[in-house]
Amino acid sequence: MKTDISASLENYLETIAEIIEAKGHAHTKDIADRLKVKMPSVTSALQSLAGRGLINYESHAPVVLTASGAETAAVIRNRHTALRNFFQGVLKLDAADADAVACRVEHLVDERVISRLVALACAIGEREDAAGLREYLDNTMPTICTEAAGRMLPLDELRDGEQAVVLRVGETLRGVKRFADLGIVPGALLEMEGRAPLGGLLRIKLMGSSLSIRRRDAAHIRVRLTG
Amino acid sequence: MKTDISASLENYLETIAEIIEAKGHAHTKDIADRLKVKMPSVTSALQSLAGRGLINYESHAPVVLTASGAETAAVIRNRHTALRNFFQGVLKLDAADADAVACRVEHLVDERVISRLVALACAIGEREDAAGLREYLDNTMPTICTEAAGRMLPLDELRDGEQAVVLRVGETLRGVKRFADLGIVPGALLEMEGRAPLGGLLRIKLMGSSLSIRRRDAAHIRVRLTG
DNA sequence: TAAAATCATTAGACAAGTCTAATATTTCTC
DNA sequence: GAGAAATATTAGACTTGTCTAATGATTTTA
Repeated sequence: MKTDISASLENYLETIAEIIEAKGHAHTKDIADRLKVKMPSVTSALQSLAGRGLINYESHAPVVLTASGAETAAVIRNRHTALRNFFQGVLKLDAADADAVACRVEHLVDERVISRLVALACAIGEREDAAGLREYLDNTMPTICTEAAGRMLPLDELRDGEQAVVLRVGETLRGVKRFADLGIVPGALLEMEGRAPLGGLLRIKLMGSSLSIRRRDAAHIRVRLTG
Repeated sequence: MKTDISASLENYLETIAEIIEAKGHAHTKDIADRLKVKMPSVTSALQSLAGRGLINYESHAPVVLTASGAETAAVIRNRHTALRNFFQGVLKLDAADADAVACRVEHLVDERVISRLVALACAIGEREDAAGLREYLDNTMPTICTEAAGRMLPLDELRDGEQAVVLRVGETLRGVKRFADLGIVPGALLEMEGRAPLGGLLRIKLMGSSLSIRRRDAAHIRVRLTG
């Protein structure tokens, strides 16, 4: 799974995922237009991605993402979104600029930086007083995603009784805030209490109290196992 | 002066400037060791930099930065420092990581983003209440370094009576805070009142009141002319 | 359904940036 | 100052990612 992939190929993969999502299928020309390159460049990128098992590709047939490709694309798009939200929501760049900068930077920063930027955006949006914000940054940032850290997984995959630290929450500033209202912010410690038999709701313990959360929402919360 | 330079060459130039500053002269081997590349790579980079007029280079002689090269290096190092401070001071990465991330990102972000990150770091460090911080971000960020903007220049080059917006302040969080105590933060409007004949002090007007500042310090404050 | 238009791929050139191996230069040491 | 060691450069290969020009495939249209 150590798909070590260049910035350029990351960009192709991300674009392909976006086009497929928008139109159902990605053609060479669409990709070329979107990335402002010529078609032969796309063809050779596709061959390269296929060689790495990230897409299924046959001549003249539409591109399909493999499972691994879809996963990689999701990670990249998550980084992109988090960065764009930061540049737009916090640094107040306009949408186009924020997107452009995110697109350049997304291939060079790791999950740790992303988590912390999200945490920062969230904290700035939520904190009552700036002294508290500073203290929050001092205390929380160092605990988010330390070193190699345990594997990251979505909250809904946590098993009963397991404890975890919240790493990343949602994909939009709006989503982040919604979760923050429940106390689910990057850095928070929580424990899975159990799940309803028919799958709709999860019950988690957070700072002493219990709360329920929809499984579908929980899938957007990334946590790391502790202890 | 449109020295359009690749990320790789920017890195070489930056490293050369650092080595010269630290040891007085930069040898091929020092550069190679620092950048973890082999010596022939350095040689060809040097030839390339020389071709662009950024360094003076003759075989087997120590590298010397040209005026234009020194200026470019200073810009890059300023970006690097600002980013490192942000990653370390705000996101609380450890020093080595902050430096590494800064080194990757510094070639991809423009002055606007840098200004805003500095402004953010400064604001987080100084604001009394978080509501005020949000308001500050809303009001200030959009005014910093809009679009192509006028030329940026150091505060000490402002002529009497000229007005300007502060873009970037100092190079360290410490420096930023010192200036912030005087009200000199990115986004602030100021006017040059005059300078002492023998050069030591500058007098500037800021938010109604006057204050004096050492010319040497003023050189570390970047402003953009308004109106 | 045949010609035209569009789309896609192959072939081959080119630039940037790295490397290894070989050669040249400078510096150190006795 | 001559040989050894360290440093620097050249030559040439290789990779990645782009391009143009030419060819092949598919779709549209008359």
